[in-house]
Amino acid sequence: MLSKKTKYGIKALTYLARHEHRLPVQIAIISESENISLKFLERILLTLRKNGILGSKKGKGGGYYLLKDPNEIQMTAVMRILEGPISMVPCVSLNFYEKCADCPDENLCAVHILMTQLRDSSLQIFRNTTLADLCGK
Amino acid sequence: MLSKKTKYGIKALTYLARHEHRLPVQIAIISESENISLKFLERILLTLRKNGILGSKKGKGGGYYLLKDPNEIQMTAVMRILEGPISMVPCVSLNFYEKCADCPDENLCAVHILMTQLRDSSLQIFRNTTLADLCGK
DNA sequence: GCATATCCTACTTAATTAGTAGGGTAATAT
DNA sequence: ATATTACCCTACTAATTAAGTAGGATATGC
Repeated sequence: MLSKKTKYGIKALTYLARHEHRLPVQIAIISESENISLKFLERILLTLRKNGILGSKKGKGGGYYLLKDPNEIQMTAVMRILEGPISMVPCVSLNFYEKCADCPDENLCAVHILMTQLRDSSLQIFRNTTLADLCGK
Repeated sequence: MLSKKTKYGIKALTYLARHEHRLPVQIAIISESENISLKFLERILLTLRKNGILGSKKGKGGGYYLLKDPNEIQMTAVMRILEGPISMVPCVSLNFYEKCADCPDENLCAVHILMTQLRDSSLQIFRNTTLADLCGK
């Protein structure tokens, strides 16, 4: 299952992408229009900022804004930040590889073979999809 | 993340597929060769039996065996039984569809669009992969 | 009728998810 | 300057799921 965190994060990002002016938007505005708990969204946007997707401005007239053009934001980045590794098992992860303790030979492991294929097809989807593709532009 | 339940289930199935004689194999045998907790495996094999993948025989000389040929067992079935729906959100599930309470229009929802693509590519992988493909035959 | 091996229910423990509470800090308008 | 705005940050909590355990019931074959 996709976590609410990721779901809300993607929704917030598309909200920002649809408002092309690029002026800071307050958390409260996004929270209301997308039906997301304010405090939870606060945390989500914070992690997106810490990972270079969003910028922020404090004080009156402040809020969050996209740092890059929507068509330059790949979903691979967003998914990795919010949901974690693309791979469903560590032994096929490109960025977070870890050997299975119980598995003597990866090349003969059915799970490894299947999950490698799945990772490849998922990666292709996430790489070829940008934020711009998701907000009907 | 893939649950251990699914991981162990797939490993057990490939174990059975590699022994083509089609005689019942005891849980304890599979448990030992694949490094899986006996009692946990017991439950996993039971659900696979209840869902028409495995057959079983009690008493001496008993155990579990495949009901179909490995090349007739699609991974879609195995994944749905052990891991649940292929889709990461209910609103794109073919078999377990559920509308999002917070989402006014699915066709405009970024999460819906992205997860539909992901579901399609995952389905293609799981449908085109059979147990036979995973045990090097 | 005894040994064997699956069947089944109920419980437990740990980790993760989805938040909430409550205040701190920086920027801005006036 | 100072009040206000709005992000920043830590810590806590409740609910759910995952991963297994315990212990016995039931069916089978010799």
